[in-house]
Amino acid sequence: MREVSISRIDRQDKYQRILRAGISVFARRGVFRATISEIAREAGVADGTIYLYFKNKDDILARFFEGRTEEIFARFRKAIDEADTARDKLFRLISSHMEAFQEDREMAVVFQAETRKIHAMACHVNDISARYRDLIAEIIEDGQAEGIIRKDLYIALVKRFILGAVDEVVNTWVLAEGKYDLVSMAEPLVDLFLRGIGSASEE
Amino acid sequence: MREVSISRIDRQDKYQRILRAGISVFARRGVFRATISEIAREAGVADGTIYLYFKNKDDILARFFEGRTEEIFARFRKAIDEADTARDKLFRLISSHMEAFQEDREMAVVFQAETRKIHAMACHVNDISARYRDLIAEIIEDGQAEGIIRKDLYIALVKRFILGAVDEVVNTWVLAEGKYDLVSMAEPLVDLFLRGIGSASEE
Amino acid sequence: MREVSISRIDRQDKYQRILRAGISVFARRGVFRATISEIAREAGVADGTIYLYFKNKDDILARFFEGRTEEIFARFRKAIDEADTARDKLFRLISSHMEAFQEDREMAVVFQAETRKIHAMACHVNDISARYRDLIAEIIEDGQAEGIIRKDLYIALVKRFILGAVDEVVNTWVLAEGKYDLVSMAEPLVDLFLRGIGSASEE
Amino acid sequence: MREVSISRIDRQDKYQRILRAGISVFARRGVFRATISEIAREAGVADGTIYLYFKNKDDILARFFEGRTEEIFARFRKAIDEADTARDKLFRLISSHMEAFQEDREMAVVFQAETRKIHAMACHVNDISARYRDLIAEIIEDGQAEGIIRKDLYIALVKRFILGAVDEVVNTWVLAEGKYDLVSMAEPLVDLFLRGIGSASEE
DNA sequence: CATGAATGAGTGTTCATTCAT
DNA sequence: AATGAATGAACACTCATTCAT
Repeated sequence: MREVSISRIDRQDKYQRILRAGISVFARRGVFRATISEIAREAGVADGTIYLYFKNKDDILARFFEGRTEEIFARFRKAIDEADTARDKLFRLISSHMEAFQEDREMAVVFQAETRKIHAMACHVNDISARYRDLIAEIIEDGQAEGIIRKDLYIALVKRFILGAVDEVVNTWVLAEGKYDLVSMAEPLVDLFLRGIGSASEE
Repeated sequence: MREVSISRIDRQDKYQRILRAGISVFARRGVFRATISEIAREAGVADGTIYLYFKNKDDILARFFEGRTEEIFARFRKAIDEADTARDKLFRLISSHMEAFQEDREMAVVFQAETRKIHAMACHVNDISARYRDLIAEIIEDGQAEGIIRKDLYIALVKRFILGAVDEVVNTWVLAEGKYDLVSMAEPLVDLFLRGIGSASEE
Repeated sequence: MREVSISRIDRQDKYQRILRAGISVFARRGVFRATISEIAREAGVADGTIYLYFKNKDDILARFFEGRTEEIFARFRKAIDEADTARDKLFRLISSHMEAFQEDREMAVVFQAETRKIHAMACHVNDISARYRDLIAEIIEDGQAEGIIRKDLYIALVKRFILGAVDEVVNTWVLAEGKYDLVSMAEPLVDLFLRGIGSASEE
Repeated sequence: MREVSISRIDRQDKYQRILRAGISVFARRGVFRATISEIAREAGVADGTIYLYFKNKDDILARFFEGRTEEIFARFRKAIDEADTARDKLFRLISSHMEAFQEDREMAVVFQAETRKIHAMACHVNDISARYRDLIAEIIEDGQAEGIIRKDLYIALVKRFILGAVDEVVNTWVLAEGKYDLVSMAEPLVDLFLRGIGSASEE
């Protein structure tokens, strides 16, 4: 019993170490330029050991996002459900997003950089974006029911509008090497989403 | 004299053919998976010839965007200058952007997909983004002077907000393999930028 | 005493299981492509366990044939000794041989076809053999027309009979490292093909 | 013209050198144990060069036999066509075969090795074969004592003659995946051994 | 200028073998 | 004795880059 437990912890530990080392190297070098040897070195295991835990190099990336996705979307869900108004929901979604990326900068770097390509990833990333857009759509609908969001919206476009803006703000933060507080961007961004940049008189 | 002239035309032609072939292959395979041989084949030149015109693989990409950047920003400039109001300037900037990408889908694919990583590219893309954001800032200022744009804006954020949204809409179009008209997204997007998604009553 | 006995049975059992699993995997994959892991899995033991019973992968093969050889040659001996005439002895030897191989097809596959597998070659070698047999068949027919070859022949068998004999003579020469003149074997071999080994009086 | 010619000769030369080096290394180490590096070294080219001429390692083998097969079968054809009687045809076919193999021993080694089992099993198979041949020899002697077997036999050859034929028949059965009864081949085979394929009148 | 054959460093992946438990 | 996780050497194959012609 004891041994099994230790063994499992060992396995888990090694799995996690490889995962972490992988993301770290991916962040530093890019997925393509990263080598198994470097990941192994950073994880403190032999090259071959990686293949006991992962199918191949891409699998490290895929599994990482697989794991994180659930965790992060659970946070998003919770954040949204704790809010009363659609405005607050939107704010909390975006805040959570920024928090999560700020907490794990290596993940953020890899996500922002690799997300638009990599065939192995493609499906996962698309899933992630799609799920994110679903949350936005849900909030929009709530807001429309509440009457705080316009009803004459092309939802498909609005989803991209919001996702794109948030994504770009995160990306800028990543490229700036995280030297300022990302989460503080959430509030002014939500304001822009709701009120736009036009002055009230504009109509 | 005559021969020099022809020779220059030849050079130019070969240079352009390699550039075009490069982007075509980059769009198809991704920058990393693209090989010099495939680009050479598609350009109708020998592998070694590429090194007479370009430093290396990444250089093809860099030079391509270097060239297109000037051309495209000239279009942007012209589009903006032809407009009277800030709103129209913004609309024309975004329309031109979408038109340019719609006209050259291969460029769009490469730009959207490869832009965020590639350390070699990074600087160029950053330049492009920075110049784009400068245009936005300029329009914002004009709009504020005109009184149609709010004065209580965090400009740095607004620039990302607009660039990010446009970029995401373009990206969606690229991933959808260009099956719909991208430019028609410009008008509703500008409306979102100016009025936001909030209902008038929200204040 | 009791435990030792059980332990011995256990050992024997495990040893046999590995042996059997080895041959099974060798038959399926070929000796080179077979992996220790697959043999271990099929034997229901751990990879490392195999090394408690065998020196290495090749040793499994060697020990298997070591064991079977004694057993099969005992059968051959018995078969021969039970026969009265040389003709019957020969018949019984060959019958026993065929029976033994027919009974244990995996062994037969490993023994006969081990290397025939190599994918690149497989088809070519088979083609070559087939073409060679065609030539033989053609000659047989000519000979039958000429009246110098018996008409009561099972041609498919005769083709193998001749090809096999020639092939074995060549093979022996190869293994002997070519230390004698191979071509001088042709004439006596043809004589054997035509007249057989039986004395004229035999009928 | 001159240059093209030289270039072609160069190409041909390098192709042939790699082919030859390949067969040489295959003969020495066996196809599986042969490495591209060793072949390249022996051919005096870089590893990568091999891939300019061949698809992969196996392709070297395949192309070699592709080339030789036509050449050798042309010889066979010629040998047969030059003969008047079926006996002579058979003799010349077999002689040509042996000549061809004797002329190119490396080819013979590779062909026999890939076709039969020289490498992995070598020593054991040799032992087994030797013991089998001993049994045959014993039977031959008995038969000679009985007077049913000719006394003018080159025993060493007869042993190969019988073993080879039986082996080939078994082998055919194995490759046919055992879909017919092997043992029923024993009787007609013994008949061939004793009487040969010649008609009685032939003497 | 142009070529394209040649190079060889570099990488992902496999697997026989070991050894701490 | 048995395990099976860990190891790391080995190898086929790719491809950017060079350079003799």
